[in-house]
Amino acid sequence: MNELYLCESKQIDLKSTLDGGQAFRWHQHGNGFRGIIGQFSYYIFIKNKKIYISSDNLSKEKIVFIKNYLDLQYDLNLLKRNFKNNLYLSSLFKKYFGLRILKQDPWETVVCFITSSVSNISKIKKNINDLCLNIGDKVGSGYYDYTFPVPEKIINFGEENLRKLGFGFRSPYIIDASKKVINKDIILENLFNYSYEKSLSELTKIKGVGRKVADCIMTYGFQREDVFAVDRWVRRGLVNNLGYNSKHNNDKLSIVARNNFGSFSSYIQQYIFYGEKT
DNA sequence: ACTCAGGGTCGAC
DNA sequence: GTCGACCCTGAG
Repeated sequence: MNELYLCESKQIDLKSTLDGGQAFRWHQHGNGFRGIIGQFSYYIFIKNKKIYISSDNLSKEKIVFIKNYLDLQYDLNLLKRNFKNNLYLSSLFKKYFGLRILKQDPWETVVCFITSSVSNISKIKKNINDLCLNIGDKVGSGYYDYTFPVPEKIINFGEENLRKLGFGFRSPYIIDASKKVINKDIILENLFNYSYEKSLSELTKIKGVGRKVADCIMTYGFQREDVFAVDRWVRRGLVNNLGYNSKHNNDKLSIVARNNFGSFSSYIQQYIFYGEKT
């Protein structure tokens, strides 16, 4: 177990980024967060206004990987400058500066955002962590140190057990997603090369995945920056603070906002979501 | 004990 | 496009 320097603390806000509703397996511990990425557990923390990471066998390659996962190369100041004339967005960027979009595992985001439907962050976290505790592989000494289960494990676990864990009506949807991935009805890796529209039509083949959930999967699992996921919170921000038409449904708002903000869409959506929810 | 709402989507009309 | 149903859980 060794620890290495990542960046200055002002470069990233750990709480809003790791525990603000885009990822569900980071847990506060002391001055930082513990969590699993892939097969390894990490502790990311602040000390003397610097961010460090500790893990087993930290190598240069792992540091490069983590910096990419945290999206540290993204230029938040450019984002801020681009919308300096928009009072609402400016206040969000100032207030929550350091919030970044994580580059998570595609499969994990599929399951997490199916689970997110009409739920809340604390319940999503409970569901997802219960799933990992039950059928993930133990990879560390910490309570939550389990991997995210592959589709085969979830199928084997079954719908009834998902219901017992509290996934409710989302249980058959998660089974359907697992089956479609195993059967190659949908090949997730291919989405990295698809257009937005093509990715959307692929993802919505999965039961329980509509435009909103698909948008979240594309944003957090496929690193797309030109996606504007609209939920009840983002809707409030768009309608109440940016003058969007309240008669539009969320799908329409998503399309309009995406056209307006282009490749800034995902980050703007993230700041609006966090600002409206907080 | 009871109501309400939380990062929606599905199927029927 | 609209509408009720779908599961569960914590808060008031």
